[in-house]
Amino acid sequence: MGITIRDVAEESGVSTATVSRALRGLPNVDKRTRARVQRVAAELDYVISPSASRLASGRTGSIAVVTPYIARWFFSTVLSGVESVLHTADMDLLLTCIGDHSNSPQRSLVAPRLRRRVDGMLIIAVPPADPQLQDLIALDMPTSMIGLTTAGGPSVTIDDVAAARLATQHLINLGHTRIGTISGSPSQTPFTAEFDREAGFAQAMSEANIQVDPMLEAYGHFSIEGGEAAMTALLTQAQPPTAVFALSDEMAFGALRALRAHDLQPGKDVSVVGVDGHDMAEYLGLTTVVQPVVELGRIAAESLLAQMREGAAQPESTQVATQLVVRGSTGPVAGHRSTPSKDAR
Amino acid sequence: MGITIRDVAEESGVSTATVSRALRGLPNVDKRTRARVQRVAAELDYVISPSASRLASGRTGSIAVVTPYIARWFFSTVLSGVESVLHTADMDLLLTCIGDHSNSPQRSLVAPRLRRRVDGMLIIAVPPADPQLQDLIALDMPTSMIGLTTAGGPSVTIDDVAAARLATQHLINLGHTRIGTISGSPSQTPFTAEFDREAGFAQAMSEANIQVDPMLEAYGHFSIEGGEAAMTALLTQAQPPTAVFALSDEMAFGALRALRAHDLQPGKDVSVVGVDGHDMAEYLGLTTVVQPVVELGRIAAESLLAQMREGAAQPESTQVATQLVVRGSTGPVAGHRSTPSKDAR
DNA sequence: TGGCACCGAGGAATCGGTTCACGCAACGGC
DNA sequence: GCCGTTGCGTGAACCGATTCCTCGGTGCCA
Repeated sequence: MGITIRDVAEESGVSTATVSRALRGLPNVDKRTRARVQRVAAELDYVISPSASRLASGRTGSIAVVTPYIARWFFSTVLSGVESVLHTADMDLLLTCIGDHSNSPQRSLVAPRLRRRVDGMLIIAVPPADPQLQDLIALDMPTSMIGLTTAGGPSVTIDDVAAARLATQHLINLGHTRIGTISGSPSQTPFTAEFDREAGFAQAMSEANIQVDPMLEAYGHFSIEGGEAAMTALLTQAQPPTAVFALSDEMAFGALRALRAHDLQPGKDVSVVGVDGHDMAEYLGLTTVVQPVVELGRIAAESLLAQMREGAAQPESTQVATQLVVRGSTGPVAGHRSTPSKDAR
Repeated sequence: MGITIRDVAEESGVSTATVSRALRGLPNVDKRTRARVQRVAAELDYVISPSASRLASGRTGSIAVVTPYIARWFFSTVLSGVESVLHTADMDLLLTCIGDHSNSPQRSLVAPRLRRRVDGMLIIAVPPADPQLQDLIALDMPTSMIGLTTAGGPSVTIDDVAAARLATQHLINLGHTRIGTISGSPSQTPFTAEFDREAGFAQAMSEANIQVDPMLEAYGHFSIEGGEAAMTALLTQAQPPTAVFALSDEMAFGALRALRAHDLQPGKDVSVVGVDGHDMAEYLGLTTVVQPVVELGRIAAESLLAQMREGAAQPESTQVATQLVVRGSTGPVAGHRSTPSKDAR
């Protein structure tokens, strides 16, 4: 049924070795021979058998993308960047969701599934404490991580500390001093970003000599509903904050809704700033620190490919610049005259 | 370096043929032999070589998912449903974005890339007019489509006609008669859903003996911005509509923003209903016809697997039920007393 | 007791490329 | 005119499973 390399070889009067080289652009093939082989291959509508090629060469030509979520904004957006690079590089992209292995134990572990199956891995923001992460790293293959810093591979991230400082300083510049935070969760396995964003907030506050009030710390579990609940909790304090730094845009969305529910106006009564650059942030008028998410995926994919090409080239981690985008959700504290923004990269 | 089936065979004192059968659960292996082989394989940390297995068996154990977008809500949500099924079925999921082949011509066409590489295809809502779609179907392999009906394969969709009727009837039940629409685009390659939703709207209107006013038809290109522009256009009419049916939630979001910009209250001054059940619809209080998107992906994947198993089993198309979820964005027309909803499936 | 079906198992061909080692010719330099 | 390169190309040995065919042994039935 299928046309094989032998058919092409016969038809063009050369050996299969030559066909192989000719079709893959390897040297030691005469120009005319190559052209002839290519023509014959096209005529015969020949398509190489990946399985055979992989078996013989030992390379699979595919990359696994491992991610804890597929449908969430950050992850699917990274994925689209990754796909565009791998597609043009003619690499197969194997998508694997690491899922919540606790609530469906029959779901096979990902690490064994990947062995001998891919040439490299792209890992998207798996919590560093996830036990499966260690298994993946133990696979010891070219790897590049996105939004996750850990030993065991280079990573592409934003400078989360800087991003959080940027957001916090923006609030401080607007005159706010009672600044609340909505972070993930005190107990659950945190993302790397969570640590760093908290640290960045603390830094900015301490640089401005503002005492952090532990009462103004709430937890939103990185979801909209969580953010809403957290903001509600903050608003019912004896002395509510005049501004809130949400560690993610989604939690900030929830915060905005809580404000609306309390008949408070974002940017006027209470300021809210997020981090992420979520698609809907513009729509909702949320001030946020935008990270170039598609770019993150692109860069990580490129870096992985480079790593695989050059082999020994020691993988380097990259940090990508972020940008504060000011919208309506933040404004000067009551009775404050806004100073020219000193927000810097 | 790699442990092969031969090592396992030797170590357990049987032939490779038996190892192969034992490990794959095929019959004609003694219980004790099987157990021994399994133990040895585990001890040796043996992992089968997919390339070799594929070459020998002719099966690839992988499924391609072809989609025009990755990061958009509908597509990534379907994808997550697909992944969960394929993962548990131990199938590799090859993700391919069909992209906009017009603006990056060096991006290779997808159909040739898929030949001999996968056992089946899942196609997500590619516009039926896309030239690449024909090439894919011509591959003539087990296929299942989502949100797209066309000759060449079974599909899993919602009943878009019914969904649109549901939405429209809801508005009619609330007493609206000047009902506008925001649809995709008059010229661009439309999704199947677009046709059907327009048809459903027309049906519901004609059943209620309401004349459709062509002036109340606007185009939102299935984006938020487009929806906003479309609603703005509708509002500046001499006789603006009292209610609007947006063919997608994202366009409805835009419509809501346009209302806010005109100081009109959704559900009071103008009602807006969408179709999709987008994640953010609840957050924004949008009345919409919810389709079970994850389920769509799940069902299509299951159906594809069944199709591949049973071989000759003629593939059947499936339609999944939708549900009207009423929220704040719709309300009775001024001076109307709402009748008990007759909204049915 | 002979014949037959069936079970467990092995030998070996096969899948379709890749690549190593080597052959042959032409060519340039001394 | 000889030798070392360099460029093209071939033959054949892999890569690591799967699977068809074969075969001995056992249990069952006539």
